[in-house]
Amino acid sequence: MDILQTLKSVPIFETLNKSALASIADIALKKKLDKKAHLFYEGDAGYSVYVLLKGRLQLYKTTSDGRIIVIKVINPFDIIGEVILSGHDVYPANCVALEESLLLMIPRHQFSCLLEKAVFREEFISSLLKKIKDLTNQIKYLATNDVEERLYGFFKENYPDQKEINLNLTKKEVASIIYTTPETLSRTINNLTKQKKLSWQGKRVVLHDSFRSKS
Amino acid sequence: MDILQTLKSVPIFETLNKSALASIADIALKKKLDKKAHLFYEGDAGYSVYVLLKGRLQLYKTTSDGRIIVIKVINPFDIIGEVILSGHDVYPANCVALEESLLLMIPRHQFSCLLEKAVFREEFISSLLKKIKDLTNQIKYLATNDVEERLYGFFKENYPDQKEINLNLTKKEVASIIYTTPETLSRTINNLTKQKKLSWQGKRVVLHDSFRSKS
DNA sequence: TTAAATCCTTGATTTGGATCAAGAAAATCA
DNA sequence: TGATTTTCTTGATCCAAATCAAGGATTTAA
Repeated sequence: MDILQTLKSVPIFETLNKSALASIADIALKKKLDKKAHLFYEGDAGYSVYVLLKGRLQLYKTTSDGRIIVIKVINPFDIIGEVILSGHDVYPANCVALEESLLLMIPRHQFSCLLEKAVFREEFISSLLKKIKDLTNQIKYLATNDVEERLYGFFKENYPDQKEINLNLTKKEVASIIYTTPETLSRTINNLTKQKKLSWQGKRVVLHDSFRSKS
Repeated sequence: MDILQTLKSVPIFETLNKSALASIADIALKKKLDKKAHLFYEGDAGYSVYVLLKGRLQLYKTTSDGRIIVIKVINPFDIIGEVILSGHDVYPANCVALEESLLLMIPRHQFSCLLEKAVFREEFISSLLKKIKDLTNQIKYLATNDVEERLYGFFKENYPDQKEINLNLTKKEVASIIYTTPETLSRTINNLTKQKKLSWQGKRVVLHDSFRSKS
C-alpha cells in the first residue's frame, strides 16, 4: 500500500484534503519496528511524531531500582511522541514494540505546519484531549487496587468486545501492564479458571460472560 | 484588579496582543469558589473552560465503593475543563475547591476562537502536552508504592522549593492526595518527625534538608 | 458556651500481594 | 536435534499498609 492510501485510512488525517495529504505523503516515512525493538528512550531528543499503523507498542518508565512502570499500551492509529512538539523537547518515556509494528514517521516541523489547518488542528487537539482522559482513567484504574479488576480492565481496554482473544503477549508482559508480578497473575488466572470465568491456553484467551468487573 | 489586568498576568495569555486580550476580557467572567464548593461534577455537560487565578482545586473520581481517587491537584494558572472542547462533551471527573479560589471562566466557543491565533494555539497545545507529561509522572509516582516517597513528591510538586509551608489542607485531605489513609499518614509523620526530617504542627509544616527522596 | 461532628492518633489485627525458592514447561538458539 | 535460556507455576514466607477499634483533640454549629 502506498503512503497516500495509508494516510487516508488513518482517522486523524481523514478530514484533510488531497493537497494536504499529498504534502504529508511527500515527507512521511514508513518505519518498521521488530518485536522488542525500541522506538525511542526516555530523554532522547525527538524530531519526529509517529502514528502507529499496525502492531502494538508500550510506553513505559523505569524506577530507580530498575522496575518497569507501564504508562500506556499504544494501539493502531494512536499518535506517539507528540510531546516533543513543545519546545525542543525530549521524550519523557521509553517506547518499545510489543509485536512487530509499522509506523508512520512525520518530521516535527512538517507536523506543526499541518496545525495551520483548522480541521486538522481540531482533530489533533481532540486526540490530545482523549489522551488526557485515557491517562486520567489509567490513574483511577491503578489506584483501584485489585489484580482481578485490573486484568478485567486490561482486556476491556485493549480487546474491546472480544470474547476470544489471540494474545500476542507473554503472561509476564501482561503482568507488568496490570502492575503486578507473574506469580500473582498466575494465581489470579488459576482462580478465574476455577470459577470458569475465563480460559487461557497459550496465546488463546476466552473470556466467559461471568468475567465481569465487580463494581 | 480588572479583568484585562488579570489576563495579562496569566502565562497562557501573555503572548496575545491587546485586541485579543480585550476580546477575552469582554466575555470572560470571574468566578469565586468557596472552600469545598464544586466547580463541576463528573458527567456534567460543560460549556466553559476555566483558568485558576488563585487558590487550589482538586480533580478526583469516585470508585464504585465510594472511595475518592485524586487525579491531580490544580495550582494557579492551570487550565481546567479544556477536555470539553472536543465534541459536545462532559467533564470526566469531579472538581472541588480545596481552599477559597478565584477562577476565570471562558465560554467554550470563545475559547475555540482564540485557537485561530497561532501564538495562542501553541501555548494551548503546550499546556495540553504538559498536562500529559504531568499525568504520566503521576502514574509513575503512584505505581512507585511507598507512602513516604509519595508524601515527599506531594510537597515537591505542590510547594516547590518551599521549606516552610502554610498548609491549607487537613491531614485527611493530604492522605487522600497521596493515596493512603489518615492512619498511615499519621504514622509516617511520626517516623519522619522522630528522624527530624520534618515538623508538622497544625497548618505549619517545616521540611528539613534531610527529608529527601530515597532514590 | 456547650453540644455535635469531624479529625487525628495509637494500638491490635488482617490481608493482598510481593518476594524468595525451586522445579516444570516452553521457547529460542546453535 | 539437543542445549540453553526464558517463562510459568506452585508453595512458603514476609511485609507495607489497610482495616478495625476506641479514646482524645479540634473544629463547627447551635
